[in-house]
Amino acid sequence: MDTDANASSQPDSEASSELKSSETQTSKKRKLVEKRVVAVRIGENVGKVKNEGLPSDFWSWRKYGQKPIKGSPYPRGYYKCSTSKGCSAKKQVERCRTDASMLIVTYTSTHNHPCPTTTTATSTTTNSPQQPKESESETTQDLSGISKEEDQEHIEEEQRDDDKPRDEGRNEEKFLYLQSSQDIIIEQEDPFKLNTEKSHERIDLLLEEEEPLCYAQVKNLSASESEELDFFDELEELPMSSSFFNFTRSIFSDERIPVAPS
DNA sequence: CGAGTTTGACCTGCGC
DNA sequence: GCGCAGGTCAAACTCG
Repeated sequence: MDTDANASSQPDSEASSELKSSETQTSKKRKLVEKRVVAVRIGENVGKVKNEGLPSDFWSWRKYGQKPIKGSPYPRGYYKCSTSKGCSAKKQVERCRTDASMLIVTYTSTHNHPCPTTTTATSTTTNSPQQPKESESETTQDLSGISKEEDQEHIEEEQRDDDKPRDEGRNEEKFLYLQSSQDIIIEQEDPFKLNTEKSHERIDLLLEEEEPLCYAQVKNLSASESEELDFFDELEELPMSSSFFNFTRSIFSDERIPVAPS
């Protein structure tokens, strides 16, 4: 419709209200947008239980676009927070080009409203009523109810367990969290790397490569084609785990995204 | 009927 | 200045 009015003025009208202070100075929205990159390892189960995996989060995300990304076989999905009208929180979800089992989620802006189910989420982190079942029960218990530090420990466990054949373990999502600014710089206050040198090293790799390498890739490239395809198919559905959202919730609720340095 | 997803088009930023 | 790629919008469509 208002082709002349849409993209030119709309896109950042909301976000700019948040970032106006910094954006006003340069108007280079693309570069100044504060971002947090999160690499999420999704278990194959997640792909199958996409319906269970996604939704039950603290925020409602509405997909508003999808674009194929140059150099990546996987498209990138664009999501806005639909929990609140004026919420400018956005995220971009794409598959790791080198490992289909990894999701690269980039968060931009912050939620300008309290978590819709904060009380529920907080009090039911180990027993989320919205979390339907099965794999959730495990992931939720493992990750939702624990702190980020514990998440990190969890990651380590995953890595150690990697040596072992693990059937049930595959139900669990694996995470690599990256906090970054527009230049994708890990903040030193990043709690994860405090406890996890392994993750830290990998994160460093991610940053150095600029392309989020995958955890699995680092240790062993072993994603099967069929699996990738399957995941890719599911990607459209955005397989998000409750635990993952728990993580994001903690970020946005507790740490919130700092304003981009001018 | 409402909320969410899909998809094509448009706009902006950035590199050459 | 031009072209490319990324990011966003909005209408149409689908599903619950």
